[in-house]
Amino acid sequence: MAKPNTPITEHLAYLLAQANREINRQLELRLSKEGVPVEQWRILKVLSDGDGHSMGELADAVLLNHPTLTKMIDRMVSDTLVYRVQDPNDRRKVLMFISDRGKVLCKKLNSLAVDQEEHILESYGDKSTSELKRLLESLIDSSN
Amino acid sequence: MAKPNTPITEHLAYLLAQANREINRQLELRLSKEGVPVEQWRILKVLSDGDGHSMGELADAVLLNHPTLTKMIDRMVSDTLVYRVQDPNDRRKVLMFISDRGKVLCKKLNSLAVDQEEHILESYGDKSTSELKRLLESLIDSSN
DNA sequence: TTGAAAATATTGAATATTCAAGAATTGAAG
DNA sequence: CTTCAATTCTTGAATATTCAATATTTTCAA
Repeated sequence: MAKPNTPITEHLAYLLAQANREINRQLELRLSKEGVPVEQWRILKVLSDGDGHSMGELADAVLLNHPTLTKMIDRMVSDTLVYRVQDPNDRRKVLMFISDRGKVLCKKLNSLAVDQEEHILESYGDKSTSELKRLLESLIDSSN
Repeated sequence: MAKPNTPITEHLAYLLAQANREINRQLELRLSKEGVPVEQWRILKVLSDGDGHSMGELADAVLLNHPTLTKMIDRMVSDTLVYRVQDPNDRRKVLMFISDRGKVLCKKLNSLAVDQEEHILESYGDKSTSELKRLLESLIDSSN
């Protein structure tokens, strides 16, 4: 008897990796118009509520581990997109804030990202998109 | 008027990245029992049809770019999990084959991966899982 | 048939990420 | 209080990835 054994393309882990890679590639392409990597857009977006966010909080939110985030923030500080402030209530922490320049950039990036979402809506459909989002959220929930 | 502006957690690109990260982390954890990174499992799995696959073909299938794949294959050749053969029909190409040792390892890895899929089925549900897979496949299709 | 362009894989240098260790601060138990 | 463990962030070394350039082979048009 031949052994079929699930092909890799049927594994959820693989499908997620493939879809993520493709969508991310498209987004990267748009954001590259402003010369900004996807992770930096995420950082700006999280900080654009104007509140201070600690490095740990940020790392979780933008899906980077701590040392990688530290080094990326170093670059963004050099570019004056964000700045550090020591947390007065807990001096182990560093609070990150977005600068005015960061806000301006973030707006441009947002519209590039919205372009992409619209493009997806068109080719993939309104209904599929919201259903996919719902299922992804619930998968993430069930994994915690 | 306050500016709501979609939070990052509602973007499809972000949800995909988050879900992928989480599922991948879990799979990584299982496969680490055999000390093998997820990409190597994918490579072994693709090669386990016994046919020869060129580097380009492989790179596409396992979602790695060429130079990264070349270097990973170097390691796997050292570990005698796979081997290179020059393609007799097109000598620009290198055909990759899985070794007997690779096959044995691949089987162990498969069952670790199946464990994970079962775990997902339990916590996330049969129906959600297959629906999610369907939607991901169709998203990937619509992106080409 | 020849020569230029395309396809395939690898290499080396530049860059980025990760792991493990360190420094500073806080919390909390004795 | 004091001391020891836990938390938070950063650093430096080790590792991995990527970009650009190279070598080889094939394709195909002139």
